[in-house]
Amino acid sequence: MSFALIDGNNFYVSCERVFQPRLEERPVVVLSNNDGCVVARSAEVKALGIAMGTPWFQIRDLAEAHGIVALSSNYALYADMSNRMMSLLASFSPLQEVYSIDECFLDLHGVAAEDRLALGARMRRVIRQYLGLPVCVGMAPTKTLAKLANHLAKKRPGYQGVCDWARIAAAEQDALLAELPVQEVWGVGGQSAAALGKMGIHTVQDLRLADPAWIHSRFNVVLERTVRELRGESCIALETLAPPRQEIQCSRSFGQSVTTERGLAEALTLYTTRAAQKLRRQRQVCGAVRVMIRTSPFQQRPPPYCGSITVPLREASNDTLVLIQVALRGLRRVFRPGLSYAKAGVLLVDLGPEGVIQGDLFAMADAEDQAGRERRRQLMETLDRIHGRYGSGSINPGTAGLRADREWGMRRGNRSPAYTTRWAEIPQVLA
DNA sequence: TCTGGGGTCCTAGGACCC
DNA sequence: TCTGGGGTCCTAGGACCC
Repeated sequence: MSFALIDGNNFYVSCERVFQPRLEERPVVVLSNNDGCVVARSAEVKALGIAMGTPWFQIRDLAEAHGIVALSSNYALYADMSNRMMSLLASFSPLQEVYSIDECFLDLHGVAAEDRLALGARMRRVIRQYLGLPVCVGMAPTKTLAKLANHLAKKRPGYQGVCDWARIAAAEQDALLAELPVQEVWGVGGQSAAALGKMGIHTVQDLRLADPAWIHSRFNVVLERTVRELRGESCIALETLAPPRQEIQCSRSFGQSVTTERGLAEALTLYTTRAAQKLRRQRQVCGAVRVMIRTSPFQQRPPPYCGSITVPLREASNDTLVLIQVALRGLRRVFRPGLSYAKAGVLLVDLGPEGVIQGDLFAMADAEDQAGRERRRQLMETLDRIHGRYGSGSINPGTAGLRADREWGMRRGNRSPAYTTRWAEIPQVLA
């Protein structure tokens, strides 16, 4: 068993640099929606000690002092670059798991041990040459160790971007793991790290030496698997085809707070529209809609409010208009007047495949009913085609309100063009 | 003034049943 | 004084990931 993990370096920043070479060697951050938090940092920014997830307003002065370039996130660009990177990497192995927008696992069995480093170096060369993106490669007998090897490949220049765990002598492996805080391991977050620390487990090596059964009893089966994986026992298989989604979410923080039920209804209408589109694209239906609205959790008074409710459907559906109705019914139940809302969201749950719809026991399944259903299906198809052609949001249900009236739209002060996915924004070569 | 979004999995606890 | 036991299903919440 052998896995490779290929992971983009500072992925979003690197994507931006491909099209703006002047950003090379300069400190760059990419911000989340509403220009809220730092979600990607160039090496120069990491060196300044700015942590992932830092709110932008907290470091604005520091950023100015160091000439940090801050970009709004441009997901259309990152997703397109990601797709290109994944198809290039797919050519290196018959089995690939796309794990996130900037990383994938490859199955390496069949590749001779002595050929692996060269293979990793070739992957790096190809991605750099075709896309201009820097990546690092970690290889190991388990996915957890491959993640660790990737971490080493990134942090230690000696590896030149490719680290094959299996080629490291046992004593050196021990020494490396003893230097890494336990939180560096895939699957160990802050909470578990704190709890482990109290039990004297501080480094990855400490965790590796712990008894898996004991870890299971004090924590859970997930952490037990992590321990086994650290010991070289592969417990987490490669998932080459993505399992069907179990829920679909669409939520956003508002550019400025919303106080009216009407404003929330507009936002939820749009979010439901998007979620329903995703649902149909995956040929699924949902059995219930969960609606969530909340005030800012950072505000002291009035105390934060988070209202959410799950509204079941009488009959599973992926019809945008049906789902909007249900979502707005939920909103009516959780809305409290007099509050400043900071965020709203829709979660489609209880998903199942389209076509095996559990009929409504009390509905008359007569011919007229069938015909009505068919007309609605065609309406949704038309809606999807219009969105495909003119962009999502080009046509909306009335409750979405008019764009000009929206008080809650996103702030995105500094977004770069969609260089690779919109004709009008493709870069032009100046002679 | 200003703090992301979209997922998964696991566990605990309550309701309910026999 | 003393109030069963074991199973399933559902939901909410926590932890984690990128």
